[in-house]
Amino acid sequence: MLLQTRPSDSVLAVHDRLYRTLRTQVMHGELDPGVALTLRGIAKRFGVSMTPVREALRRLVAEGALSMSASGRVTTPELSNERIEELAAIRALLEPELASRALPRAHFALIERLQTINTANAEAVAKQDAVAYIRTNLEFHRTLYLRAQAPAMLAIAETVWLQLGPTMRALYTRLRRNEPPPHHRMILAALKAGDEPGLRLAVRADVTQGLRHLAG
Amino acid sequence: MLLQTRPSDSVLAVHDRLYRTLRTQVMHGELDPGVALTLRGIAKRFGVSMTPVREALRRLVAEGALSMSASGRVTTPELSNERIEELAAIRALLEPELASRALPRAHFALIERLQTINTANAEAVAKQDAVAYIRTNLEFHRTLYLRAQAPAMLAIAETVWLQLGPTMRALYTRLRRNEPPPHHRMILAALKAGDEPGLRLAVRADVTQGLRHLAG
DNA sequence: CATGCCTAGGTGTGATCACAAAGCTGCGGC
DNA sequence: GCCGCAGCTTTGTGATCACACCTAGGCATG
Repeated sequence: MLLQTRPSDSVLAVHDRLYRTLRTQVMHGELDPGVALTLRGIAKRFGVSMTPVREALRRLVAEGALSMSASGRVTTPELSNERIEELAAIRALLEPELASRALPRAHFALIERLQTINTANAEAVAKQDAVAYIRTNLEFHRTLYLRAQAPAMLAIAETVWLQLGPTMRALYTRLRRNEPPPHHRMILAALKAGDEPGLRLAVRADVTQGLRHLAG
Repeated sequence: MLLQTRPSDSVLAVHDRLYRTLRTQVMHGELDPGVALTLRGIAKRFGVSMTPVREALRRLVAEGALSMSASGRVTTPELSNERIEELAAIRALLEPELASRALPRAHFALIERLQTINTANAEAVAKQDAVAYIRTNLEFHRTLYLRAQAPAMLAIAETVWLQLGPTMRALYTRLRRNEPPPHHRMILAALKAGDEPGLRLAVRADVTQGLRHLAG
């Protein structure tokens, strides 16, 4: 009825706002696997029409954040064990490379920020807050990888995180962790020492651990 | 006006048909870099309304096949040299792994099919047909990687091919090739010999070659 | 009591329209 | 001659609607 379209308005189009909101929810594990999302339901929830909702969902489906049945129903993905292991293998391939590329540019300020994030991560563990745990964990990795100056590679890694989002929630609430990820300290140590092979190993161990023994 | 929506109709919804058509065109290098695509233009070209076109384009943008300006204009991407090198590095990381996983399942029938594809590739070279060259080249790789039983990894590799599509066209028409890619024979030889390290090397060399010295 | 039909609600899809912003053309002023 | 601005055109965005399909649930029939 009234205004729409505001490319210069701060930054966001409606479909883009929806996309970012839903993407964050999926990646941080705020949604369980197998949850159905309907166009009209989301449209009503955000007070918009179906059109921008469709675009946001289509975009998320394209990235693998959501899955779509043959009839067009959109749900959060329920991954098979094979798929989870494959995604873990992709992380094990990409993320050591990203870390290695970030290493030469990892100065003290960065390591300090990583330690701060790691502290917040430990707090999330203490509070048994799965979503905060996943969020701070991913933030730790993204903050490091941003230094790699490899946007396409980072984007692919984030896509993988997206696909794992709902599963991570189910996983981390199942095997209630009582301690922060041990490999983060190894990563920090390797960064300080400038130890490239050690860094690759630590990152690989970190992203693999937890996803390896799932026994769905 | 009349019927729409046909989930059971053979297979395709309109937006899906558009998506596949455009995706193929981009991946095979049928479009030059920097070409603008308008919603109404494509809608008219395919005789449909803007709605399904928007979904198809949004999907392709999400996969990096097309890029979108701040104002929402959609064009084929013009990649910087840094971006091209990064994408080549991703290929060099992913594809040897895919080949390695395919190796144990690469029986004679597969190798024979690869040789057939390679012959078609050589014909494309002889005809100076850039699109056919790119198509058969990608088909060679995809046929091999399909045996890896790693759909997520293959999907990522295809996304990278997509992003390189328009650039590949510009590249291969520039440095007019007069012989088929030399490493394909090495890949076939390594497959026959069951030589895993040799296969990794050959694949890495194949995907890197050509993209390395671009000097845009 | 079981089984089949059939109606009603819900869902995705595609067309159409109103609107605002961006791009473009050409005219005028400096 | 060059710059700038006004107006028109083009373009993307979002809302709304009609329609086909799918799913349940109830009712009648065997």
